[in-house]
Amino acid sequence: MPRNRRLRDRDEKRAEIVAAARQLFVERGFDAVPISRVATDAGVTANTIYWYFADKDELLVAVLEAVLADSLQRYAELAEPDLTGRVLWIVSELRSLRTLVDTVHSRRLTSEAVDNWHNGFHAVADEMTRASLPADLPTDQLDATCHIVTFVIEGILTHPADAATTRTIVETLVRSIIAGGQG
Amino acid sequence: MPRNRRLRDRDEKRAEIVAAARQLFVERGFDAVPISRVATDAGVTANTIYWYFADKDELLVAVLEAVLADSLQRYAELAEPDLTGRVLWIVSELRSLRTLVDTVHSRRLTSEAVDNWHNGFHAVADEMTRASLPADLPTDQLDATCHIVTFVIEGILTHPADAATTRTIVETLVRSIIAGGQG
DNA sequence: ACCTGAACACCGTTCAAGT
DNA sequence: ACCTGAACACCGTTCAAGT
Repeated sequence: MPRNRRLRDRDEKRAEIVAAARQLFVERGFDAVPISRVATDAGVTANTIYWYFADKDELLVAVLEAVLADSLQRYAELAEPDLTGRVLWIVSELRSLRTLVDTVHSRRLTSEAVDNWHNGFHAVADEMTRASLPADLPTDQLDATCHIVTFVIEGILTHPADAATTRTIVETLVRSIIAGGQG
Repeated sequence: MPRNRRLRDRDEKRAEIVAAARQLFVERGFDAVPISRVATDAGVTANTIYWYFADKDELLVAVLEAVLADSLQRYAELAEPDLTGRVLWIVSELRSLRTLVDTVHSRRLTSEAVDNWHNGFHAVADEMTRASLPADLPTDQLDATCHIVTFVIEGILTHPADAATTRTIVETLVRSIIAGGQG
């Protein structure tokens, strides 16, 4: 009982730190947010954060896990059979995470923790994409198409355009996939 | 004449700094290289670099310009009519610049100079891609296809895979574009 | 005009000391 | 176990002073 209490307290405190970091990282960008600012917003001292996280990158990973969990949940609740619609939904869902995407790609080069998260993320994303693609493709083409879909989504996120352009890109992508797959 | 001499000296010194920065940034990554290290390799003091560049990001832009100029020249000399071949050539040409690509996407969020270079780069890349695409597409689909090609190239660069996978991705992309364009 | 030594500001991280 | 105050190391940048 006291142990449970302790664990819960610890989890709550950790969650508060992650929540503060999440808002700040999304809004201002990872690099622009000192750990001292996260600490202030979470109501602790800067070094306290190092009791819960090994370094700033592990805090980033915790934020990414929280963000991804939320997005996956909303994606699971999505009633949208159309592939174009699904991709457009993902794009609008993740639009505000643009800086986070760039941060992951940048920090992954330095931090093993971020790199591991990134690899896991792409495994999940690939899985989801595969489930939405026509199943009659040969394996290597299916793999290739998954990658292409992922790359285009990432490209749209990190190189924002107006809604009409975005829609045309996604429509062209989906039409190409289907036409190409049947050729 | 003394003025010409001065200007040439200045350019040479500048070029030495850029050359040192280029090698270090490509090899170790922008974030991992202190400006003091660039200075050492270029044979000057750290603060001397600020006589030639406003800040570290402007030095990065100078490096990007040098790298791009070299790549454009080699691309111009490329005798390869096939679209798949051209894309694969670009991918192998830029493979070693992966960290630079991620750095640009990351710094662009903070530095206006990097953001400007990035915009200019995509304008050039779009132009080149357009010249390699079938000309019979409607304009907005042509734009969309250009973006897709760019996004896939960036994706391949920043998410390296083995040669066979890379080739299949590019082949699938090119086949999709052609099949989709004619559908 | 060009360059330097010395300093400033900021930040991630650590550590000895508290409860 | 959890948290803090104080300090360290590092780095981008500035500036007064030299030639």
